[in-house]
Amino acid sequence: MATAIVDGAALTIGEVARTVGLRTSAIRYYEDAGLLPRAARVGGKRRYQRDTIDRLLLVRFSQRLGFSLSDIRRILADPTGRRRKQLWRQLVDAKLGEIDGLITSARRVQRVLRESRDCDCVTLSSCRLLQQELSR
Amino acid sequence: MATAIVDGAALTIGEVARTVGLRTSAIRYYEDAGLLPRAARVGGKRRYQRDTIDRLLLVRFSQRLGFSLSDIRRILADPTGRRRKQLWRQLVDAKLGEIDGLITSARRVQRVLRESRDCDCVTLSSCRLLQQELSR
DNA sequence: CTTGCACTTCAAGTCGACTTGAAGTCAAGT
DNA sequence: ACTTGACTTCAAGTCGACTTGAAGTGCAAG
Repeated sequence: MATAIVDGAALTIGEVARTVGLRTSAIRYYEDAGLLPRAARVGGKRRYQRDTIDRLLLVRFSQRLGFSLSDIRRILADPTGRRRKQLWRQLVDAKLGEIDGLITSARRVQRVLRESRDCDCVTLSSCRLLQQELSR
Repeated sequence: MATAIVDGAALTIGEVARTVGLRTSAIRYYEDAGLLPRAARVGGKRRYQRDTIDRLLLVRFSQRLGFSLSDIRRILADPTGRRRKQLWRQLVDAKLGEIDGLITSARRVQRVLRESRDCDCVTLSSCRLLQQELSR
């Protein structure tokens, strides 16, 4: 039973999709995009092992952390745990800096929004707040 | 000199673009998108009054605050100061809530990133942090 | 008169992460 | 045999805010 070893308990794309909460189209897209290895086919249809589910969950996890699919591909592509971790730290550090910046500018925006909310200018373009803000 | 009254000190699209720091293509796009009224033409070429500069600066200001062009169009389209301010407050409040949410989730992401940075898992998919995070 | 630049219009391209549509195939159930 | 539903492929569409390209026009200086 060579096949039993190879495709034991193999899942269809629909089952995988339901399990991880993705559309089947997204999973096919990930295959095209190189985030998943080309799936084995049985009668032309994709069959997946359980580890694909982990991989997809890892993809979603990383996405939630703000990584692009191409970042994620780089991480997944790296075979060795050592270099992979190195790469991961590098990406994480960059992302942390990015988020710091995002939060900082979001807070600035909040301040301006709160002031502008109750600004008493007659027209927006004659607003002193606006004049002030625009000169930065 | 009837024209002197109408187009006194009128600016070309290039001058306006340099003044506000936009590409001419963006200004044409804004006209198409209804953010600017159709500009007067002299010999087929657009001519602008100074107030267009204010309007464009207002557009950029609002963009910096996170508003989409269609939000901005709504604000600019509203003729009366009263309703306009009402609309502005409404949009500002919505945006403030949005940003609150953004900052909150950004901070959550930061926490996870910091933990994951020094996570000692051998493979990412066997990471306890990941397992924990995925169950949410 | 010609060069050259800034301008014109309109259509199409860009980016990322998918989704949608059309046309066809596979396998299970009735 | 037929239907149903899940699957297949490939191309094209989506969103927002523009940019780019091609082909042509207006006008001032040399």
